Amino acid sequence: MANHVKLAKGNADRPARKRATSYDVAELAGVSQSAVSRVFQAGASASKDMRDRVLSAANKLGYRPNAIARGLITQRSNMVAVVISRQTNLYYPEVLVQLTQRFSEHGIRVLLFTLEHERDIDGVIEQVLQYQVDGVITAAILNDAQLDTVENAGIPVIFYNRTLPERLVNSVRCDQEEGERWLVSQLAAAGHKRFAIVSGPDDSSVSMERTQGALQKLRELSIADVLIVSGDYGYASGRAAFSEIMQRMGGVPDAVIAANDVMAIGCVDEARETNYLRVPEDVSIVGFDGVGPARYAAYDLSTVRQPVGRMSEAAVSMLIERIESPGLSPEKRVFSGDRIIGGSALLADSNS
Amino acid sequence: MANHVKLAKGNADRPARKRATSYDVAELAGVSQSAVSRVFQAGASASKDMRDRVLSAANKLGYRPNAIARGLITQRSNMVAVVISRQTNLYYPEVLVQLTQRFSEHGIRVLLFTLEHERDIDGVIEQVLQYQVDGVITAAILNDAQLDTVENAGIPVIFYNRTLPERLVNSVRCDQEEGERWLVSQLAAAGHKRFAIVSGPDDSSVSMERTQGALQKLRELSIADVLIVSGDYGYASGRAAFSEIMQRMGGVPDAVIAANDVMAIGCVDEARETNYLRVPEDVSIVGFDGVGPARYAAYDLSTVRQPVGRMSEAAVSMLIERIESPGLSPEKRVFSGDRIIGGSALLADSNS
DNA sequence: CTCCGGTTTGCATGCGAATGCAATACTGCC
DNA sequence: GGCAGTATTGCATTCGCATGCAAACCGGAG
Repeated sequence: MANHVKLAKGNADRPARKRATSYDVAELAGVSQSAVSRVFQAGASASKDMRDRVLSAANKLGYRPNAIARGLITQRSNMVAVVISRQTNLYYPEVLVQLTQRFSEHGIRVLLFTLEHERDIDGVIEQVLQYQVDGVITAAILNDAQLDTVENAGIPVIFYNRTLPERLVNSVRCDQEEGERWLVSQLAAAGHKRFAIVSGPDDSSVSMERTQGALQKLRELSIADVLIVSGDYGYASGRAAFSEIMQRMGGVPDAVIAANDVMAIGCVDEARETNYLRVPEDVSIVGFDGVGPARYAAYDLSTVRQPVGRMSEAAVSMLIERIESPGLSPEKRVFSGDRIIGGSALLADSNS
Repeated sequence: MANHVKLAKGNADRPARKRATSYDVAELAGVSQSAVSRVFQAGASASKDMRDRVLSAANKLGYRPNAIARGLITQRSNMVAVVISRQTNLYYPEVLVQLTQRFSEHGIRVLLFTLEHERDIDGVIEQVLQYQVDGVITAAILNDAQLDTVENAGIPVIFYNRTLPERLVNSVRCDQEEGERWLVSQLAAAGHKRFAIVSGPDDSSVSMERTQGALQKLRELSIADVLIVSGDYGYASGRAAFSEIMQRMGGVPDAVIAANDVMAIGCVDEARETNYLRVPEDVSIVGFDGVGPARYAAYDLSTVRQPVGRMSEAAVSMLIERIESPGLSPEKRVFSGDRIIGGSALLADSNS
């Protein structure tokens, strides 16, 4: 009871008590400010005696080094910016978690910037630069001018699942094209002839790569007549896309290649619920990503899974290397996706 | 071609060219440093002439105010910490996106901290304090000492979907209990008698509240004999849980109440695939959250959706208010979930 | 032409910590 | 005990920007 009253008062009239600084600690411990600073650094020289006195004083005052002030003098904020679109985080929440955790193991914090759409980057660049981050990981494309701006500020950039083919940049990505080519070849080898593709949003370079990869392989196999309808990566758009396919093809396609798993799931549902089709007997459907729901028994998608763990690890280590050695030459790392054979499509290897 | 060579050289031997400061701009523009500072502030006084000269000089040098230095002098970093567990982000990626976007509209950046498990908070608190954030939103529980530490530093804290009943804290949450009580009453009114509950991980307070809410209502309805099995919020654990229920009950339950949608989906799949049961004719299954997959046609869960949009908006505005008026008294905001009647369960209102 | 009120501008200082340099303390060795 | 050599410590300065204060400036009224 007494305790409760105390808390109430404490909260009400304690107006953000001033935080202790290294000078306060120095004074209480009877040493200089530099001494305090040294105690809170890794390889600094300090006698056992001083260390003890300083730490005890710091403890008494609740002192913590001010990372902002430290960043100002050392020219290292120990923060990196992660730029990600809402889309990307919705479909791969894992990416953000992994990046943050891995950076945190290296004493680096993540300043997060989310974009409603990938093209909303403009203002974000300014923000990123103002905050003096040590590096940037972006899952959104920058144009030449934007990239110049960041590079001129001496900040290393890693592109995540994006790349600028015309330019020397660092990037980590999953080989979308290779994955699609595999899916197509498997579908074709299983005897499918009439194909439809459900693409993603126009401003998604990932969707472009996937669609192009699939189309190209289809062309190589002399399957020219392919219907492409577009979606927005969402479930509803997958259902709408399948329905549009049925209508525009005037019948059931042999195989539908969706630009991501969620739309593939939408296609499966629309095929079954609205059109009373069996999957995969009447129509084969494949996706991309290997997200959680792709493995749900009701769908069991054939898909290609992005190796998110290895990709995020690569991105983090590449960025840290470049923060520590600014001169390092650019590198592009491309990971193959994991090929997943599920029950949503008849593939050549289905019985293997 | 020439362009390409230029870029290559530029990248290789330009070692993080020193960033322009307000002094550099001042010199080039022939004004004082304070003048530059004022031009880059909102309500500062500066003549049109000076403003033009400064901006043009700044532009020429690629100058941007250093947010770190600014934070040091103004005692406001314009950064807030968001602390979230991997679990939470996996199941509600939307939360993080919404928080970040809303803060960004107010000129506030998000410093992200992710926890592998909710209990890993300890070290994170230190980090948060070192970075001089202006406020904290946490989707992980703090104990008394940890909360004291943060509050003593004068940093306002908002709990997201967590709360400390014994203490005056700010919180925003969804009424888990109310939601569960509704689900239970609906299930009971539909005539279900044999209930099983699939709980979430032990360290999830949200799961606790949901389980307790359901149990309590069941008890009120004099349904005492309820089997509780535990899961980890994941799909596989939902399947395992259903299988365990079948075994331990020695038959089919009338209704299964899962602590979240993903486990509910796991239960549905296990019921259908392994036990050849019909949902909802043979067994009713309900979840909680209202995540995307809950609406997939194959599942069509009856569930309670968290109003993430309103919750995150509330959290952001509460935090900003408290940053700007440190004395404000604590507030707890509780939102009711949206009741979703799907086809995964026979509910009293199913035909309404 | 002078004086007054208001606006612009510059000067000087401070935010909190890191660090080169010099001063001091300590160590082992002869 | 004295000395070279090393480990500690303090002093003073610096990072980049914001801001109180006073000086300079502007325009209009008298």
